[in-house]
Amino acid sequence: MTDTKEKILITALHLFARDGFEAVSVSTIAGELGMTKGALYKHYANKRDIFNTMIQRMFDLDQSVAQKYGMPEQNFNVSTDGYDSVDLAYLKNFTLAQFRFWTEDDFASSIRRMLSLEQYRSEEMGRIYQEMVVSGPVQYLADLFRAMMNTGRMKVGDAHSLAVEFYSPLYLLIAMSDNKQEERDPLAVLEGLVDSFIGRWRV
Amino acid sequence: MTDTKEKILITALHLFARDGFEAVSVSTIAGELGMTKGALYKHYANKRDIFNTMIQRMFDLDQSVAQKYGMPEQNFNVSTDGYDSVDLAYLKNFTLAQFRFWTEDDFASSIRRMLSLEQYRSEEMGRIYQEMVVSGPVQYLADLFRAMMNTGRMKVGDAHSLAVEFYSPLYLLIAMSDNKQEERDPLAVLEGLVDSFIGRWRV
DNA sequence: CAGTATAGTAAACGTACGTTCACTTGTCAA
DNA sequence: TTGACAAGTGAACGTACGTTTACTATACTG
Repeated sequence: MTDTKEKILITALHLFARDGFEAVSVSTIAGELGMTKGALYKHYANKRDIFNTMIQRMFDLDQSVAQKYGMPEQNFNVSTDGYDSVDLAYLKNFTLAQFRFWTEDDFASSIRRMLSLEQYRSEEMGRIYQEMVVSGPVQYLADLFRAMMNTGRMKVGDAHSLAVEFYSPLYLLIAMSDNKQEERDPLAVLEGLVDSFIGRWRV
Repeated sequence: MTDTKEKILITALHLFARDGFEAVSVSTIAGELGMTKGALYKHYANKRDIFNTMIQRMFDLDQSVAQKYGMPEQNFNVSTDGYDSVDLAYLKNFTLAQFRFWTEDDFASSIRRMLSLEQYRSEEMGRIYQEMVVSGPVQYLADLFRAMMNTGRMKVGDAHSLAVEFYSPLYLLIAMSDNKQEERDPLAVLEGLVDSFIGRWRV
C-alpha cells in the first residue's frame, strides 16, 4: 500500500520532470506502473495531490540535507545566525556536495528539473524554484560572506557580487550536466574554480 | 494577413513561454486574439507548425545578432576562425549586450523561457537549449580564450574552466532576472565581475 | 467463520482537446 | 459587375483528458 503510493510518486515525478505537469496524463502514470488509472485514485485524491506531495517531500528533504552537512538551516528562508563555525575550506566541501546532490540524487535532480518546468506558471512556483536553486543560494552565500568578513575570516568585498561569482559556476555546471555528452568532468572544473576563489579571498 | 500571422506567433510564444507547449490550447491562443480557433488554421497548418516557425525565427535572429555585434558567427556551431580582432574589452561590451538581449528583448527572452520548458522533452530540444544559452556559449568562449592565449592577448590558463567562470554569472543573472523583486542591479553586478575577470587575465 | 477495509478493475461521466468542414464575408483584379 | 480568393465563423469530428462509480478479489480482524 505505502509501497504503491511511493511508486506512483516517483514514477509521476520522473514523468513530470521530463514533460511538465500538464503534459503528463494520469493514464500514462498508471500505465507506466502496469495498473489502471482508477487504482491511482485510491492513493491520491487527484493529479494535483501527487504534485503537492512531491513539493512537501522536497521541503522535508531540504531540511534534513542542510542538517546532514552541518550548515545552518536554510529552509528556504535565510537566517544570519549560525555562520560562526563555517570557513571557506568547509564551504568548498559543501559546494561539491551540493553539485552531486542536485545532479546525482534521483529525487533532488528530478524535482529540480520539474520545478524548472513549472517556474513560470505561477508566482508560487517561481518563488520555490528561485529559493531552491537560484536567488536563494545567492542570498544565503551573501549573508555567509558578510558574516565571515565581519569576523575577519575573509577579505572584505561586495558580498552580493561575490556570492554571484561563487555560486554561478555551480548553477551553470548543473545545467550543463542535464545534457550528456559532456567531455570534461564538471566536478573537477568546479573544484578548480572554488580553489581559485578561496585563494583570492582567504585572509 | 501577414500581420495576423505575426500576432498569432507572438501571442502563442508568450503563452508557450509561461505554460509550455502542451499546456497551451489552440482555443486559448485564438481567444487571446479575439478570434476563433478555426481562423488560426488559415495561417498555420497545426499547433506544432506555430512552434516550428518560432524555432526557425530564432535561428535567423541569432545569426543577425551575432553579425550586429561584430562577433564571429556562432550559428550554434562553434568556429575557431575570426577571433583575431576580439579582445577582452570588446568581450565585455558583448557580454553586457548579451544579458540585455536575453532579458529585455521580448522575442529572445520569451524563446529562451519557452525552450527551457521544452529542454527535457526531446533530445533535439535539449540540444537547441544547450547550444543557445548553456554549453554553446561556454564552448564558444573556450575557443575564443584559447585563440587569445595563443596570440598573447590573454594570460595562459585552462580555457574551458575560464569560459565557465566567465559565462556562469551571465547565465545565473539571467535566471535571477526571471524573478522580479530583485533589489540589486544585475547589470552592475555583471559588469563588476567581468572587470574583475579582465583585471586578472589581461596581459 | 463472518465481516469489513483495502486495492484493484472496467466502464462511464462530462469536458476539453486538435483538427476539419461548410459556410459567410470582404477585397480586389479582370 | 463579376468571380476568385483570402480570412473568419461556428458547428461538428473523433479522441483523450481527469474524475467517479459499481463492482470484485484479497486479506486482515472480531
